[in-house]
Amino acid sequence: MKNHPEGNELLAALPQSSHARIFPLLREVDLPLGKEVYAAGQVENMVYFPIDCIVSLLYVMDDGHSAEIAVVGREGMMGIAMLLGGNSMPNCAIVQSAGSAYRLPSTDFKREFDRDPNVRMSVLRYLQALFTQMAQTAACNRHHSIEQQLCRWLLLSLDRLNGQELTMTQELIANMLGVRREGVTHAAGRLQKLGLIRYQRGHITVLDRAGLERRCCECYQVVKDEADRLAARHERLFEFTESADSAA
Amino acid sequence: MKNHPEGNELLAALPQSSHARIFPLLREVDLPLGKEVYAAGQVENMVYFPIDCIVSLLYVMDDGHSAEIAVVGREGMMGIAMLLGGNSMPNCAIVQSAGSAYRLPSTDFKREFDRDPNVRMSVLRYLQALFTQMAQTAACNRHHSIEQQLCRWLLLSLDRLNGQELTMTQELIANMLGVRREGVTHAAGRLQKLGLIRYQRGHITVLDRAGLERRCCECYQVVKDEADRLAARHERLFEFTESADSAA
DNA sequence: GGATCTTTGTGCGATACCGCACATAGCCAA
DNA sequence: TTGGCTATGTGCGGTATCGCACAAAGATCC
Repeated sequence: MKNHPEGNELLAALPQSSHARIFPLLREVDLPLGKEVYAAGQVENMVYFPIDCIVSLLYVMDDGHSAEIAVVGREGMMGIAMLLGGNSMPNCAIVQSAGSAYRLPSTDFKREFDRDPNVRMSVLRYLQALFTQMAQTAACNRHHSIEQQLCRWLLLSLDRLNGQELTMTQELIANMLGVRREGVTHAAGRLQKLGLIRYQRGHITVLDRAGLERRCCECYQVVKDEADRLAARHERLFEFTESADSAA
Repeated sequence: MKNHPEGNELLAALPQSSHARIFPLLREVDLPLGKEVYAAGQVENMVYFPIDCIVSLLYVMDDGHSAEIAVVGREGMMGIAMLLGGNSMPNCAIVQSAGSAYRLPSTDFKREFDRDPNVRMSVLRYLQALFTQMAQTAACNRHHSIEQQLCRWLLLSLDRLNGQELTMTQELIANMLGVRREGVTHAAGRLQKLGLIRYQRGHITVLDRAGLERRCCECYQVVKDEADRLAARHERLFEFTESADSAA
């Protein structure tokens, strides 16, 4: 059912009719590593649909400590708050793996979101997956070791990439997980000794994905299963509504 | 702008026209302390609008450890997942303070949600507040001491109640915060010594609210401010759309 | 090739929290 | 009153993580 095999999965899964109105408005932009797509509290006016980049939603506290709230890749979108009636983002969004994304003015997308039930259904379904991810992240933050969290994080990132390698310093990972850099060094060292990953100055290669999954906490599977479940249901639904687009 | 001074704020803030279709469907139910309104993973078919109870959304892990994801009171609703295209809740929901709630079949409310832009706007706005709360909870879990989290938790609960007293054992609070009961005992003892609260076998009386706020982390204010901001904007919007209800 | 910067590795004391065991105290019911 | 239950208080050793300081190893640039 993918109308657009390339590109963002959320957009690609839309039926033709919805597609036709939204696609002309899209512009492809490059998102370099480390770019702050949204700053916390700033008024923003664009929504983004990642194509091959990964972006982390990060909460930064007064004392400078941070915590990752969720990860967004080609399966989703950024700027949800603008659809929900805010005009600013509560968290900041940082590019974690460089790549490109479609973007369009949030008011344009909000209009389609309001008028087109198919667009709405897609976005709401993604919202549900996002909720699941956030809840799991919160619980994982609370209860699991740095090593387990690192495994989860690597796996979630890997799912959103094509290859087996990510470009990412331990310092950045530490920021995402909200732990010390040394803690990441330690955990990564152990995974490396076990032959699960190879780490070399900002480049991580996953050697044994199944091993990572075994060493990981349950959190990864929960998030992945929910995302898969919603995506599958998504495609099934559109098989029947393809011609029944009832946009105002 | 409150059409229903009593009851749930999310419903009360709806314009008359939306109200008229939804209110006849509501039934008031009692929610006793400790009741599990939703079980994780179960298929559910009701949504709830708390009137004077407080319900915690809780994530319980395989090993039995738990973490609170969010708190819902008369400002919001439960069962969001059913509007977002799931038919089950990913987390469980536990009544933390007994009281009553309106409820109606989720399919009925989903129908109104889909057809009535005013209902939709209200719910989405609440979703935004919920996102903020979840993000803050995740970060707070990661970085703040038990004592700070306890302060936050007490304040959030207090905001959703009328009096200054909550009925709640330390054991339950520990479950919500995802920490040991002894940790809560310790923190509560200190707050008591400082004269901020009084604790007596399952009854907490807040003696010095301002003191709690001072001792708390920033997390409380952030959540509260966002909720207030959205609520205020909410009421303003309906001043203009009261007569422009464009439900299909 | 050498200086410099960034990234990663390591060690050490401090601390917050955990897990457990057990003591105390308020509440209730026989 | 007595006994039993539940809720709270306390102590102790273990552990994960923190914060800091500094060393080592790649990378980069002149």
